[in-house]
Amino acid sequence: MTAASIRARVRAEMTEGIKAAARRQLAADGADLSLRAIARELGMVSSAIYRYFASRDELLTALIVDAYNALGTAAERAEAEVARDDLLGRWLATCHAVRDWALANPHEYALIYGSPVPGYRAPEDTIPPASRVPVLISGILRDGYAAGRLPAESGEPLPESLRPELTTVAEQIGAEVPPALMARGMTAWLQLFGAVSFELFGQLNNVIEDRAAFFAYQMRAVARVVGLPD
Amino acid sequence: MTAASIRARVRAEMTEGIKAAARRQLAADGADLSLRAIARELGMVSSAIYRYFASRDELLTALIVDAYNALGTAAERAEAEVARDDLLGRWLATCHAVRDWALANPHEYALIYGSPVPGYRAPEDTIPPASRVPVLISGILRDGYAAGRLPAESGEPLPESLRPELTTVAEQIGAEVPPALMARGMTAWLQLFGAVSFELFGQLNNVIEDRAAFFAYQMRAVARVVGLPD
DNA sequence: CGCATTTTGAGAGCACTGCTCTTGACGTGT
DNA sequence: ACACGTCAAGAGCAGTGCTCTCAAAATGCG
Repeated sequence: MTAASIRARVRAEMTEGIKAAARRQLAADGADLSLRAIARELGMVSSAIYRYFASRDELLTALIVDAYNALGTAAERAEAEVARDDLLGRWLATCHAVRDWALANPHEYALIYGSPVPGYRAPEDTIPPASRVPVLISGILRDGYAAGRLPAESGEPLPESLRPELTTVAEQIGAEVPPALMARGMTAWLQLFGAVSFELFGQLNNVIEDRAAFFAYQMRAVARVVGLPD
Repeated sequence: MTAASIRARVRAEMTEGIKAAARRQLAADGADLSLRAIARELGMVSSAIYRYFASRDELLTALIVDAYNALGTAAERAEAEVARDDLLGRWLATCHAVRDWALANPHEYALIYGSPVPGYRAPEDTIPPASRVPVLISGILRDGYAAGRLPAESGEPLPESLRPELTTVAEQIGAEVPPALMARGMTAWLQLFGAVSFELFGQLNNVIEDRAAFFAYQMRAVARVVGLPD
C-alpha cells in the first residue's frame, strides 16, 4: 500500500518536474521546446522522459491543460472578489485577469490561443479546462438575466438559423441564458481574446502604446454592447 | 545589359520558385517548413537555397510579406466592387474577403496572425503590407465621416489619454478620422481578426457549427457599434 | 527472506533538421 | 583566351524526436 503509493508519488513528482522544466524553458527560450534540453536540465537522458510522456505531443497536451487551468483559476479568483451584483465589475475583473495572466505567461498563452502546432490535434480532455473562462462569462450573463438587468434581445437581431445552436451552447455550459444574449456574450469573448492576442502577438506594435488604457476602453465598449449596466 | 538582365530574371524566377514550393509545402504539411524538403521538391540540394535566402527566417519573412499582400489584395478587390456610398456593404465585403482568404490559406494566415515563430522578429518591411486591411477599414470610416454619415463620438466615450494616440494613428494611416471614431474602427478590426482566428485555430470547435452565419452576425453587430448605416 | 516481476534510467542508433564550408563547373565580360 | 562572378553539389557539424536494448533498482509474492 505505502510502497505503491510511494512509487506513485515519486512518479507524480517526476512528471511535475518535467512539466516545470518544460515551462521554464518555454518562458525562457520560446515556443519550440526540446525534450533533450529538458532532460539535460533535469540531469537525465532524453529517452528517460518517454517513461513519463509517450511523446512530445503528450507533454504539450499536458502543458496546454495546465495553462488553461492556470488561466481559468486566475480569472475565477479575480471575478470572485467582486460583489455579485456588480456585473460590469465582474466582467472587467475577468478581462484584466486574463490580460494580466497572458502578459505574465506569454508563451503559455501562445500555446493555447496561438496557431495550433503543426502536427498537433487537441484531444477531448482539453475541452473542460478551455471552457472555464467562457463558463465564467456565461455566469455573469446568467445572473444579469435572472435579475432582469440584462435584456434578452438587444442591438443586432440574431438570425433565426443561429438560435438553436446558441441555445445548445447555453445548455452545454449549464447557464440559463437566452440565445441572443449568449450571442452577445460571444461577441465579448471574441473581443477579449482578440484584444489580448493582438497585443501579445505584436499586431499593436507601432500602433498603440498605452495598451492598458486601450484594453480597458475596448472591454468597456463591448460591455456596453452586451448590455451590462454600469 | 541583356546578359545581366537575363541572369537577374532567372534569379527572380528561382526565388519565386522557392517561395512557391515553400507555400505548397506550407499548405500541405503544415507550419514547420523544411528547407531540405523544399530543395528536394525542386530537385536541388539544400545548400543551394542559401544562394537565394540567407536563412530560413529570411524565407519566412518573404512568405509573410507575400501573405500580407495576398490578403490585402483580396480584401481590396472585394471592397472595390461595392458602391462607394454603401458603407456597410464595403465593411462586410472586407470581412468576408478576409475570412474567405483565411479559410483558403489557413497556414499562411497562421503565419501572419498566429503566435510569432520562436526566434523570429518581424522586420520593418512587413509593416506596409500588414496595414493594408487597416487602411481599407479607415477608408470606409473616412468616407462615412466626410459624408456626415458616421458620428465622431458614439457609444463608450473615449478616454482623454487615448485621444492623442488615436489621432496619430489616423494621421499615419492618412485618413481624416476623429480619434473616437478611429477607436471604434479598431474595435471592428479586433472583432474581425478575433473571429477569423478563433474559427481557424479551433476555438469554435464543438461550440459553433454554422460558422458562416455566426461570422456574418458578428460582423454586422460590430458594424452597428461603429455606427455604419444600413 | 528470496525469487520473480515490474519499473526505471542509460546508451546507442536512426532519420531528420538548419546551416557552413569547400570544391568544381558554367556562363559572361574584358 | 583568360579571369571573374555566380551557381549547385557534397561533406560535415550540432542539434532534434524517437526507438530499441540492456542493466540496475525497486517492488510484490510465496
